[in-house]
Amino acid sequence: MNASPPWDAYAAECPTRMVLDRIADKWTVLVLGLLSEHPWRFNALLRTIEGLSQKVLSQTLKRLERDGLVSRTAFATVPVTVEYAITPLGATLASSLGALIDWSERNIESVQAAQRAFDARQPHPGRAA
Amino acid sequence: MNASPPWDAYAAECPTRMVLDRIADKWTVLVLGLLSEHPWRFNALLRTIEGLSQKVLSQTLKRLERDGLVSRTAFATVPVTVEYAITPLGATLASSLGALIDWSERNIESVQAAQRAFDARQPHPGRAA
DNA sequence: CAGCATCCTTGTCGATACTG
DNA sequence: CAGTATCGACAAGGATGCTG
Repeated sequence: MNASPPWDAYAAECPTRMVLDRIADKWTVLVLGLLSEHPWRFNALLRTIEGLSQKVLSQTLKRLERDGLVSRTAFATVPVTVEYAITPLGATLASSLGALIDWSERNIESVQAAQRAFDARQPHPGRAA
Repeated sequence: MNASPPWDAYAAECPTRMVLDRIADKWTVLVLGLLSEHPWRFNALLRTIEGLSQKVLSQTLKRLERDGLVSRTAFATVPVTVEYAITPLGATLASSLGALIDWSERNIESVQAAQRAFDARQPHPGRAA
């Protein structure tokens, strides 16, 4: 409807901040990265995203569902089966988040090299005598 | 050098995680969003990114500098002038991060609508009697 | 101007145990 | 299987005061 929305992520009170805070999150990026491929079950996500605790996955999924980025479908099997899938809205974000994963994997070595160079220049106190 | 690197952000011990954790950060996104336009001074960043404290800005910039995404240049004026600029490496990331800001500003209304719908379905205890 | 050092509050997260 | 509830450890973050 409007070409340039009144929203400004640099304004403190802007609700955009809340959204940015949620999507610019490590776990969100990884979860949506998987869900953009196909629907996943809760425990499958938990096993695939190493280091992610079940509590945090639960919170993350609930927030993503509330924000309309992910849908949750429960099947009345025994035991119950729950499937998480990305929504159309979430799909519009997935490629941008996927770019972050790609960038990390492709540039990790450059970053590590920069860190070594920086640490060599700036030996911080507490390390080495 | 290698088309498909061995790095996997879904592995717990992968250093990619560290990088992802840093770039998937609200403040990093906002800071790099500004620096991608032109170099900025410390206090200018502080004033422009509302709600960002000086301590956190300082930490964020230092990490970005260490990771090779941002350069810091001090001019021996009185008082001292410091300029932060994006590096070539950082520039390769800036567009992806900028996409997150754009997405937030363009889809905030959809997200808010989803939240209202969700909250109407799932009235959580503690609110309303 | 461009920070650093400190205190202290708050939220986040992992571990554990239990439920439908 | 798919979670919820609770506890405790920890770290991020705000506020304040000081320095080159």
